[in-house]
Amino acid sequence: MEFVEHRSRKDQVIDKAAELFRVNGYSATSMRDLANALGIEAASLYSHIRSKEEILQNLCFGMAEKFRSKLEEVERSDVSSSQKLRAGIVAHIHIMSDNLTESAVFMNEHRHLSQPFLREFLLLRINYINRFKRIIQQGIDKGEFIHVDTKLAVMTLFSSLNWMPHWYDPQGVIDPESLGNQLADMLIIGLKA
Amino acid sequence: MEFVEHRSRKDQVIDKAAELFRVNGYSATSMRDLANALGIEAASLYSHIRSKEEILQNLCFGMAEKFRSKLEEVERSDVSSSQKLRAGIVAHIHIMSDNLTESAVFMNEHRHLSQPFLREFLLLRINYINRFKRIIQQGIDKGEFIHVDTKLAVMTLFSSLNWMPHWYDPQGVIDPESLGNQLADMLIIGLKA
DNA sequence: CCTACCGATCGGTAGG
DNA sequence: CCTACCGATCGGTAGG
Repeated sequence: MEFVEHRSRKDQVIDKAAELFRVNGYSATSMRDLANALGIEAASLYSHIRSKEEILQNLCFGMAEKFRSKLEEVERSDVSSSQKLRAGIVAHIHIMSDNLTESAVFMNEHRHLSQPFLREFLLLRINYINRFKRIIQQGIDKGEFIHVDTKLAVMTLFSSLNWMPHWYDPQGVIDPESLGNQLADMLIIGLKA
Repeated sequence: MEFVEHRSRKDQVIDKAAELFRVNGYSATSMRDLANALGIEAASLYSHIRSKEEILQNLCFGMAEKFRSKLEEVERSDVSSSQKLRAGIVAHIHIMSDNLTESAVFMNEHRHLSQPFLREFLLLRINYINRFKRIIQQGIDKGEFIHVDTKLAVMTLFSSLNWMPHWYDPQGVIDPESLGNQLADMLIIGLKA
């Protein structure tokens, strides 16, 4: 929203923390590790953030909001269930590939949130999953999809999406759009010739 | 292999550690937490295990070996690619549901292994993934499967399998056999009516 | 399996 | 953003 790209020092701290959390995990990353990676003293971090966990909260809820708002857009579109499922998958992968490090933290480290943040986070996540589940259920009701177990279907989809930060290379040949479409194809039409 | 079910104290320590590692993560679980859960003093743990990491090594490599040996059996069978893929999936889910806690640790905590163990573990994992990849590739070569991206296909499968410890309830209505077959169906024939 | 203890490191604060 | 420092906790050892 600004003409000058201005990343606040707080954002820089959070970004660097995300990198370390991703590689070593939240608990195994110390504030001294983080300070060191930024070239400052550990105590200086606290002029930018209130606590170690505040960083994790920023990362987890920031990503949750990105995923949620995009999926809401998709839901509002008036298309077939296949198209809606496809659009939801593509949207998710787009956000993920734009924020690979944060996505990995979002997926793997949220359990280190304390209460009531953990509870809130899990509610957001179950809500997100249920939105996809509803899309699949609608497809079944309309006869567009076969009568699969929606829980298994949505968990298969969700785990595929969650695992992507582990192997997807945004510098590689395949763009988020194609990857999303290929995943959608595989889920919708299967492997069978 | 014994008539009397005899769980060594070491195994009890490892099992209890697996529970704590699963819930709180390896780094966030202290040896005092573990000792407390067993009703002994932290120092007493070291009569059974050499170090905290030795516990993790036992868990990770123990599970890796279970998965590997079962998949090798499946590979030796002379059946179609669909059937082989299906059998591999069912075998994986069987092992997982028999060792849910250990599977979760195997999946989420292996990164806390130090070198050279981490490297060795990752080699075992890539080998396991490649075995599934080969089954899919053979199916494509024989015209049994359509020409999908094998990397995407195998990653989708692998992430589904890995994520199961998060939601699969072995006390629930669906047994490992059925779950495996349903997942195989979904991947092979898709959702499309 | 215990008591007693080690040096290292943790997240964070006070005060500038 | 720094120096100086806090109490708590870490994985692990010595010696029984």
